[in-house]
Amino acid sequence: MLNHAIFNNLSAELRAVALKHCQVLSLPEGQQVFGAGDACTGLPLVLSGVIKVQMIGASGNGIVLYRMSDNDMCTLSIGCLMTGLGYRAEAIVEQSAQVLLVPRPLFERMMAESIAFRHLVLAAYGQRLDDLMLLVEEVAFQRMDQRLAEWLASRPEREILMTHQEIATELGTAREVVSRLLKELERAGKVKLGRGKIEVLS
Amino acid sequence: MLNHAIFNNLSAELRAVALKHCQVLSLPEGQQVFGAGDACTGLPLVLSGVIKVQMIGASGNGIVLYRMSDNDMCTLSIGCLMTGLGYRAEAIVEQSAQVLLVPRPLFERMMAESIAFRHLVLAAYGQRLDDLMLLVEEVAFQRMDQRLAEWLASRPEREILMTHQEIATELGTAREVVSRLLKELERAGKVKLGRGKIEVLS
DNA sequence: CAAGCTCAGTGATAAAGTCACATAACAGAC
DNA sequence: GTCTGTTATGTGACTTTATCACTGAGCTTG
Repeated sequence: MLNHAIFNNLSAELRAVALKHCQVLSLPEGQQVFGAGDACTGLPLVLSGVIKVQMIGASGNGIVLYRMSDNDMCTLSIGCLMTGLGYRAEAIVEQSAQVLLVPRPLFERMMAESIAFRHLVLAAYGQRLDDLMLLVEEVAFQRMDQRLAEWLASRPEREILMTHQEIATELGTAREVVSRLLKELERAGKVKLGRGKIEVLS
Repeated sequence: MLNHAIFNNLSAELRAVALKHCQVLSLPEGQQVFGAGDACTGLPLVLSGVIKVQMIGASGNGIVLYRMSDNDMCTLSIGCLMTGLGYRAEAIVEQSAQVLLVPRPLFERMMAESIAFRHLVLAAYGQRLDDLMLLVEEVAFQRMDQRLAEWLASRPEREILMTHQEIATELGTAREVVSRLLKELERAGKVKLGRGKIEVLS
């Protein structure tokens, strides 16, 4: 159960307390972990799977902010936990995940007693800040055709099974823009398009 | 010297250590605190003044990410301090500032021994994450005319003494865009423009 | 196979970004 | 003062991106 990196470096006592007070959640793909405005019930540590965090704008368009996978933690929750305010974004399970929910008192205690835990928290925060700064730069200054090309190149699969709408949310743009850019790539012979799938050729 | 909120809640011992190991910097307006790629020498706690953090994109256009003022701290530095990597953004003094530079060993000790310090660090991180998420949403989904209008409205002064280029960096757009939008506002009778200044009428 | 749904394609138009260059306002030097 | 160099702003032309409105194509389910 406690197979998160953090528990390798925890005292036996803390580990025992954690076992007693933490709750393990098994979340199926597609499940919403939390939505915008929700209150926070504890700090989620991701044991396995992939969870994406995204915002939905007023226009209905959305953008993926970052992803969490094994040994990661949800820094967004720390803020909500400390301030009592609701989440500003929503989290969706992308690959079925196991999540350990650490209640606030235990979080405080682990922060006080474990240097490894403190380092993990700071590392997670630093990573998120970095992710978001990179994202701001991309959204503000990079061209869409290049961002799409880079996104396609970053995928390991040859056949990407996603709708244009999903890709648009990935990049924070409109579906039509993705459709048009993909069509151009198809005309240029770089991809082959099908309903709900993109075959990367080059 | 130690007139940062954090020192009100620190043990006498830690305070003494801080006095011994911290360095106070007096930074004049316009001074660069750190630039992109610079290494981090310690955690800056802002005692007074205002410091802005911004990124400059490849095209030369920039965007202001957030600001720090008294009792704030530079969370960006924590990441650099822990990983040893260089800064991704740059920081510029906007109003002459006093900054206390906490060396890494002391930072670690304060994190271990002071719950108040831990809370301050988490609060600062939470705030920054929030700032950046809001910024991503604005940049990705809001119209420029509205963002400019809101920015103008958020200013307390009637006479804003800034160039169009500076405002463009504030919003993460191009100078021409700001010039044109301001000209429209002038034609609509909302502002009066001069060289290096904008008089807000409505 | 027909109805209903989701997904993709596309024209028209508006907003924003880019490039190139013209003016305009100011700051010193003389 | 006037001349000159520098910085700031204005604007046309064009490209890219976003938005709106609608069409049609491909699944799926009765």
